[in-house]
Amino acid sequence: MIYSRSDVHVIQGIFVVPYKSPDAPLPTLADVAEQAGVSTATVSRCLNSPDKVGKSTRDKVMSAVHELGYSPNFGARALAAKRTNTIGAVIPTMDNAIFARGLQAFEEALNENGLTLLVASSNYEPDREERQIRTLIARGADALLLIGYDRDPGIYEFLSRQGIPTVVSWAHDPTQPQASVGFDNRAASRDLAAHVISLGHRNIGYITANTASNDRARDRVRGARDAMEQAGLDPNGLYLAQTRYSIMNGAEACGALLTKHPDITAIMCGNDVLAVGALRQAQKLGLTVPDDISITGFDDIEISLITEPALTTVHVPHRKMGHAAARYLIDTILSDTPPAPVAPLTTDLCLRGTLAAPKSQI
Amino acid sequence: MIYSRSDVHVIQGIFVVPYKSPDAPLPTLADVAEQAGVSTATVSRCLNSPDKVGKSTRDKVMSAVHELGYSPNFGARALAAKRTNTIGAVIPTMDNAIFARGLQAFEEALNENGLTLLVASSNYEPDREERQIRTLIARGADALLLIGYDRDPGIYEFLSRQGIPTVVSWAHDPTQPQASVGFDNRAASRDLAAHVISLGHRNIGYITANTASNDRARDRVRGARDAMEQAGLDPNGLYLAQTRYSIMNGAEACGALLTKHPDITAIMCGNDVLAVGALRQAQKLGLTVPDDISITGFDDIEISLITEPALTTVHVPHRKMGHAAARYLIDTILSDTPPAPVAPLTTDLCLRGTLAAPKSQI
DNA sequence: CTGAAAGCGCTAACAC
DNA sequence: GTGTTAGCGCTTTCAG
Repeated sequence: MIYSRSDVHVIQGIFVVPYKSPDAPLPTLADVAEQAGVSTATVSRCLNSPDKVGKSTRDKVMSAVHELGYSPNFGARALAAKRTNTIGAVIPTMDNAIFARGLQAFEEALNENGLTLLVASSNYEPDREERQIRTLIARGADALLLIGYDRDPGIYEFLSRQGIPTVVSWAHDPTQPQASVGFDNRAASRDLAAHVISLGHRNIGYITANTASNDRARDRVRGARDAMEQAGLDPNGLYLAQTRYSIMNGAEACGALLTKHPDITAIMCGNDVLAVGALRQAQKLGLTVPDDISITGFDDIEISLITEPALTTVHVPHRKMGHAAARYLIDTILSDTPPAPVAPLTTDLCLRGTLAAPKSQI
Repeated sequence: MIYSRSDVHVIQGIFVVPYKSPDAPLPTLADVAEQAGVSTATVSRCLNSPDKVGKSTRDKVMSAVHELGYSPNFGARALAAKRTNTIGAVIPTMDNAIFARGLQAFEEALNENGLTLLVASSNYEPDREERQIRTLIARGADALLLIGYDRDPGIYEFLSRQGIPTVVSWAHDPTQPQASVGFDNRAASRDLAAHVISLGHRNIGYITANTASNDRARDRVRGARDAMEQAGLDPNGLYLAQTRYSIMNGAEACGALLTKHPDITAIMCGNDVLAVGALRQAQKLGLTVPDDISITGFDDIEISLITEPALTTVHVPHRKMGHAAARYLIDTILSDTPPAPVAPLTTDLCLRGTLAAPKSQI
């Protein structure tokens, strides 16, 4: 859409004043009330429960609202109503496709129900996460979405004392009291690892993000170890490399792993971003994937389909999860009885080109 | 509220209090004041301008704050102070690396200055963008970051009447009155296209996102046409395919373009996401890149380095831009004289493996 | 169905 | 330096 200069003067039949006057304060409820010739209480009712107001007064009020371009002041409303129709979410980082898709779905579901999403990021730092949680609460978030379980129990306590419904996502652990909408990272990782082992791999590397205060990363490593153990292998034989989340880090870790353990025939990665880096590095080192070395990821983000070969990974239903998490919080807010626990979402193995049986050793 | 031991679940040796009691209200300023034996005004001063308060009372107050775990109520503060220390941003989508990195930098810079970021997304829909802008203002955003210039002039008008400092980013056009921190999409695209043409390409395809209400996309197409014109070619000879932003869309558009115009030797893409899809599709069709066909992108997001061959693209200094945009808004808020306009940021051609001269026609 | 009035928690004059 | 106090704009009893 291109707007020409002449559009500026009249918009929808209303004259608009060009650039000026820093202080034409926003109209208030009282302004609307005066204009409509009713009390502020009536205007408030019109906006919040229109059915409790007579049709004729409602019409008067609504047209006053439009004429004045009134929009309720959020702070005042929050202060008086102790409710904000806002849901907060603290995610580790925005700069990662892992969270983007699920969060987008979460927001869409909230919007459909008249709720607004407030996002904050912790950069994977527990202290920062706690600050962000408190900030969101002070801002009046009616409920919270958090990623994973790992955090100071004092936070859960604080939240429960404030009566803030909270849901943990991207993870699911039935032994935890905290409500969650997620999936079993450990089991999913175990299944993938079991498949890798069944193909004949015995010397396996694992590239993981920092597992401190990150249950998802930890459970994925554990799952891989579980599979080794179940296959009668020594779970400590899993060669671990810990790094940060980025393609470059994955590449570096892959290089380090292969240098230190040249006998590795498969590298599993804690997520697809790391896996893409590892894949790239392996190919740079002149290895053929999957003939010389197999690579696996986790998450099934869009990038995993475009590598050559395509990445074997675990599909996580991110959008479904975001949607379900929103649904859960909405239900919690609307009814006073807490909704039934949500069953863990299922993940699927995506067997693609980067995984194959190891070349038989000479 | 005191919890008895039996209320508590033990998790990993740590006590956790279960969900309950919706009403243990947060401590207020008055509570802190009472606890510290001072007035609410003093507590307020301690928090907002500590230097205006005696050291001994300050200590008393601060320890009361900590004991009570006090955190100021955002709504009340906004209502009384008419300031929120919050900057709003409306971006087209969170689910796209193009905005993620710059926005992350924007947020970091804001945080360093005690400001909080409030993000909303428009899904590239003008109506939705307008609603989001109004919502952010009603929430008391002190300033706004918007992407690109294209929007109803009434919005700029509204913003200016409210005295809300606004900066446009991801684009720069000196002919527009609106302050911006960005780069010249058209010139950058022209430079890349000029290089493509100089290599000998004459039949060029261009995959773009929807150009309606998206000046960045439009300017990138224009830039390509500019280059053709300057090279003495017919600018309308640029084969255009318009689609949405995703890898898959890029792939489809590439397929369609090649089917319709088999003589194409180079496909330029409006961004790296589309380019990655196009590259993948070209390779799937059995073409060798860049020997059979060249592909270029725009943005230089992380993904562009990991394709094989690596993607030729335009590097956009996203982090620098996010940081500069934050700086601009901070300066605007702090001083009453508007800061000097920010010069457009420079972009760089990244010549990598997906671009080469066309095979000489037989 | 509608109005009057009492706050919600905080800041910012204005006194002292 | 510190206290008093009047709102900020809205919701919500409680009357009528």
